[in-house]
Amino acid sequence: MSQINIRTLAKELGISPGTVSKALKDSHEISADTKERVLALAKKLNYVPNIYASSLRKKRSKTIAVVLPEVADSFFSLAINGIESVAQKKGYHVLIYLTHENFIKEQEILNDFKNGRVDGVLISVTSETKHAQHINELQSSGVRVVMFDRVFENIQIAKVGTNDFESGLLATEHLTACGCKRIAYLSISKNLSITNQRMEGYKNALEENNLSASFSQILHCKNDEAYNYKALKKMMQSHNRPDGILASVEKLIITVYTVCRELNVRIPQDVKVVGFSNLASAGILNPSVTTIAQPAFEIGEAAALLLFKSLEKTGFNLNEKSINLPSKLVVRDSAKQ
Amino acid sequence: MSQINIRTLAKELGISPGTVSKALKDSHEISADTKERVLALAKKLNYVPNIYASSLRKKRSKTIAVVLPEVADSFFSLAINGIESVAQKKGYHVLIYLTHENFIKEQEILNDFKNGRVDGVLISVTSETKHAQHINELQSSGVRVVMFDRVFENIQIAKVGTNDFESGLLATEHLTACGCKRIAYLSISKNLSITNQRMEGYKNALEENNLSASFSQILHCKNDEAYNYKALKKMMQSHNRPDGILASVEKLIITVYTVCRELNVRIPQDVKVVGFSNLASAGILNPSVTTIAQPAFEIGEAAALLLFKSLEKTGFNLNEKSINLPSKLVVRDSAKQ
DNA sequence: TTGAAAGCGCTAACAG
DNA sequence: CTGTTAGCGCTTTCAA
Repeated sequence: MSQINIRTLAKELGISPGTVSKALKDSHEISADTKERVLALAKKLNYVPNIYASSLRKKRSKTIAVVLPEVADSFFSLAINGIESVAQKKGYHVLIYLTHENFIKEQEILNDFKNGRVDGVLISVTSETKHAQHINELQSSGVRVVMFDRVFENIQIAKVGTNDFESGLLATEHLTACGCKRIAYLSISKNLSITNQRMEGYKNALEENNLSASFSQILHCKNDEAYNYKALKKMMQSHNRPDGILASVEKLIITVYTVCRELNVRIPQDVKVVGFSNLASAGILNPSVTTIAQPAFEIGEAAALLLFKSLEKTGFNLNEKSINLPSKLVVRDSAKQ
Repeated sequence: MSQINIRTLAKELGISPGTVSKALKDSHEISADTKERVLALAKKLNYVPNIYASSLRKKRSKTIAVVLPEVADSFFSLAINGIESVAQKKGYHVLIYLTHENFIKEQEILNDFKNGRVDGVLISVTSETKHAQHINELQSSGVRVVMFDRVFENIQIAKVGTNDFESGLLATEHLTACGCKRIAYLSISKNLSITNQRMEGYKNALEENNLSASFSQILHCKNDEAYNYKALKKMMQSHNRPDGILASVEKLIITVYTVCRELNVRIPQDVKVVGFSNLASAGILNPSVTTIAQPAFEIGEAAALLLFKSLEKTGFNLNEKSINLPSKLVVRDSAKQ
């Protein structure tokens, strides 16, 4: 209950607290002998530094925040994994915050970081987020920020993402190669650059293949499963039912499969499906699903590395950095030639 | 960059820092008028308190740690969700740590909490963890601890879990009711009470049904997919191949499905499968998988609520609390009558 | 109802 | 190489 602090160690050893402090950080101005004695006692008494005291003093907390829309999604789970593994190696601590796609909440969360709680932030914005003002404000208060996955384009902030345009293009080309003529794109937000990029890739592929846009459909889904379910069902019952579907985020795949099963629309015979996903179960779905698999772990890892580098190197121009890690198409039964 | 602090506010208003501090926490000894002026200015200047200073002073950080074996698993993702939602409501912050089933790491992580970094800890131990010494030590340094999911029995620590014994029993009875005679149980650790409890339920069900234990098999899996894959494959190729499988954790389901597919062992015709799982995709697997679904979100939520109650009520005897939230059997195609 | 002052534990500048 | 000291920003007695 009564914690060991630097003063305890100092008294016990008959030296000053300042010396102990320096010895503990292996300062060059302390003799090897003293260091040894300090370290030995610290270990013996299991001294654990009070990080609130040192953070207050140093104005550095060795803590970062990860701000995410949700966590029950393979992409984000894997990304957290990547982030945490780097943080653990570098001695950083990771605070986690979920916005549940709520922009107000995102603003409040970031605002709370303005007085030193964290040294840096890794963020994937909500589907409601339309601008970066809150992020810029945070940066001007001295906190480093790296966006990952759901990033903003045309803005000077460090970003780590994947090749969304090419992936959308590739996925759609795959569907056309499988013979699809009426391909639907399921979007998740009109604000998010990632789904828009994927959509642009999709549109490009349609044009390339001279597929009339009038036969294609873009379904704007929401953060509301019941709504998506209904909208999708309606689409699949329409006179001009798509024969190909590209789902821009993981959770929509489950909706697609569920709706198709209920309507007795067969995958892949009646409709072929490709989804952006990192589902571990992708291969054992009924049928197994063709996916665009993102390097989720690596994206988290790269974002964290970038952040730590900027935190540890002076004169590192974080805002100019941008990393792009390619996704890849994994062909399975739901859409194959 | 230059932060607003209590002194800034005090100067601006021509009052003392102490008064500002009290006004900000709505202390009864401050006049309504002063409070109003303080709050107004704080809002105007977007004052954010420095939590390192207040934590140092109060020896309370309003921060908890969640220590988990992994996160790429639906159970833990959902549990985090539950924890985070309660924390956000109560104004607590959540640090996350992954042990990757490594006991040494678990010890190191807990050790770091001994000097005030967190007020409380929610932990689900590694599959290697055999005793609670590190947890007890943490408690004696004044940190509150609640175990969830992977808990210890026979030890005075707050626990939140599910009815593992009954679930194992129920799942196995379901398999026997489906006609299985040679049922295999896939365990994940010999140390974890949860898989052992599930196994006891399994054994009980075998006895009840006079199924000779000699025909049943218990396969001890490891934290090593390649190993599990091989071991399972061997089992499924043996002369006495099981006609029923109970997988004690989520990720093993994927291994089972993969192996069966490769060996052309048909589910459910040749072998029926039940798995403990919260996979969102359970219903659209090939075939859809019968599961024991745990109330993962609720378990996280309950664990967090318990922790916060103990942190906020004095004289709350945390260590005597124990909450049990029932899981339920969801029958799907991989094992049904 | 407000102010003054001490101090949480640590670090860093400076002195010795 | 070691010690002394001031102070990070906040809370909390105690005095006014």
